[in-house]
Amino acid sequence: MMDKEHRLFAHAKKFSPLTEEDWQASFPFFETLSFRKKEHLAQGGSPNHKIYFVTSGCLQQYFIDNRGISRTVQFAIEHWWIGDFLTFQQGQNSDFYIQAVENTEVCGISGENYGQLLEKFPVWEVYFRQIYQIAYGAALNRVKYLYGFSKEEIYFHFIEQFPEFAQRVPQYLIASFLGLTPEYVSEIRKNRY
Amino acid sequence: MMDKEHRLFAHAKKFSPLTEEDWQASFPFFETLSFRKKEHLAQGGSPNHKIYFVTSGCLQQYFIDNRGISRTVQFAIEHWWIGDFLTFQQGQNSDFYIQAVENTEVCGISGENYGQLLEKFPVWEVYFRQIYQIAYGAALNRVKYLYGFSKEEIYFHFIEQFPEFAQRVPQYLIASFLGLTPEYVSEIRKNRY
DNA sequence: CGGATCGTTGATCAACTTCAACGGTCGTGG
DNA sequence: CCACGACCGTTGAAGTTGATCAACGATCCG
Repeated sequence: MMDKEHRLFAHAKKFSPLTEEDWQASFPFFETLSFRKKEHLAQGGSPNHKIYFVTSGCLQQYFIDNRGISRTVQFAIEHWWIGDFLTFQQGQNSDFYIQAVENTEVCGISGENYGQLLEKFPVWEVYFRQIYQIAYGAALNRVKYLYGFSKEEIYFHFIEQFPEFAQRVPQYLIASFLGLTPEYVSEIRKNRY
Repeated sequence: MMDKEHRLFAHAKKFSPLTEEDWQASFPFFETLSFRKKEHLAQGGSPNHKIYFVTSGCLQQYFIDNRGISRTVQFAIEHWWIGDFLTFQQGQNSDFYIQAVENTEVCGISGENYGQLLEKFPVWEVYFRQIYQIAYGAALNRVKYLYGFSKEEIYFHFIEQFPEFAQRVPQYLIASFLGLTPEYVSEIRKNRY
């Protein structure tokens, strides 16, 4: 089915004792999807009943605030999961949009398949437990930076910690992710260099 | 061992098929601890090698920002887990302090015991996977409010969504959690009522 | 009673936003 | 291959939110 080992399989093996047979049997629960830059994987205001693992490319998750401004809450590049983890299984509406920042290939799974997969192959529980544990820990760390630093410090800290993003993601999206205006980013960059 | 069903057992049963026998065998991996108001469970700058489930009372997790101000990143009341989930298993240093807001009783587990517990009783994987999945989803939702709303809106939204906290937690800690100053909270409350 | 703790008030001030306009670049269609 | 327009970053002026600082009051608890 695959010449090269699938990226999700490689990732899952790093966190759990997933065997080749498990993987083969698990694979049909996922679907491979491709999106062109700017295309949407999910719309705010409707159920987002899938979560996605990025195999190549880059996605952003955003919402529209009460003044109509779009606000990025999360990026995902290779090996990252993205989605509305609170609602995708129950089918409630989600406020989040998911959009391709670059041409992107993902491995998606529906809430239903996700439930069945975990039931039939508990080894996936081990994997997802760790993914979420790390993601949650990282989210609290993010709050740490949001609160403890000035916007200027937040920006440069981000650029230094994730230089890769500065290359791949347009400046205005980074601004949106960090909660500042593109104009202000311009200004502090000018001061710095 | 217990007259009444343990709160952690009750909670775990809601999320996983944990049996009475599993629970009895799992119990020794945890330890029950009591803390008086203002007492610390963990110190920033050193390894926080435990995570805690609150059985009664209230805890806060905070760090000291680069100007010396303490910033609350998370509260935990009954049925909530708290800790530094990124580092507690590896024993790295953590920046976070954990302190009792009220007299509090917790069920703690060390990184080591946690690893063994999950290995011996995989049913706990199911439980923690869901706890973290929810916590991570909620963390992204929190970012949504931080970015999309003014500080005044953030404050009143929080008070309305968690009126219980407004009762139990002093105002300056809520301010710290929401990223605003106690003085500003005073001001917007004055305007409102 | 006395001190620590927490909330309040008002004046000043800085960080950051908003708005409007311009310029450069890239991709697409003619 | 050029030209046009969309898209993105930049600039600067004016405006606002919310922080800072210092002082005072109230309340709780030993």
